[in-house]
Amino acid sequence: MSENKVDFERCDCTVIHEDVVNAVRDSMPHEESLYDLAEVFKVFGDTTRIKILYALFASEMCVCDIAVLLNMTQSAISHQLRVLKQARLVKYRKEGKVVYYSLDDEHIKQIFDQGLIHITEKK
Amino acid sequence: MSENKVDFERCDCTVIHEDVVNAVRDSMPHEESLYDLAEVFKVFGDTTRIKILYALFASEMCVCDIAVLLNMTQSAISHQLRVLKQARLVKYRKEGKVVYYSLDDEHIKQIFDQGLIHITEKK
DNA sequence: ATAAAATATGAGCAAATATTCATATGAAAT
DNA sequence: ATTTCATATGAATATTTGCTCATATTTTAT
Repeated sequence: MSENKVDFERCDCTVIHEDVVNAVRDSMPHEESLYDLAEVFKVFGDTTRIKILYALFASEMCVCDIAVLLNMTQSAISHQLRVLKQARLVKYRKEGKVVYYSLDDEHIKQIFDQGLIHITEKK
Repeated sequence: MSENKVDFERCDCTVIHEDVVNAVRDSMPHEESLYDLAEVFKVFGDTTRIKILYALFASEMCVCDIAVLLNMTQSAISHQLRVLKQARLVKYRKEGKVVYYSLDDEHIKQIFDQGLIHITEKK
């Protein structure tokens, strides 16, 4: 049960349903979890990164191959791979000069599938 | 099978594995689907919107209540609700002056759950 | 009719982000 | 050793985006 007083400092409207607000407040996950969740989806929220991940569903690929495939600069791809690496969505192995990237998460496909279901249903 | 010639115009590197590139190219979903998918995740990729959606998991709420709950401006919430509305993630009903928002997609929770699994596993 | 309240919306601003460009790094080949 | 090639990275730029502020809209109450 919440004993928090409702905070009026920033909000510019009067509370209409204080009971609802308090009940919902208690049901919410912690701030940190919600932030982390948004961060994950932010990584998915870019066409280039989505394309890279879909490519890696099919096969591990080196940076150059991905650049050619997506018709983009090697640099642009490298930058995005860094984002994906930091999010631990891809991993890599080096073979001489060439760096091969591949997926590092079995849930990506499931997340994407749910997203696609949403899209196709709302058409 | 793809008969496309690899495009060198924008990419600045030589193709290393043309066979892989062509095979992956054939396996990729259409440009439009990938774009739409990124758009959906872009909507999820913001803390405020994630919070709003989590709040609506618990209960339908009016704009003012959400603003109080999240300690944000009514205007800010209204703007974000518009984004969620356009993505068909929320719906609303009017009751006099008050507009009640609620979830408009049964998959949201599943998408979030997959995202949370990813987070908790990588800790 | 007028005022008040809940919500929506457009313009402006600040912060975040994706790409480009130039260059650095590291490994193989000569 | 030097050159070449694949990749990484920092700085700069352009675009996008979330919020604020002011104001419009809509509905209820007086």
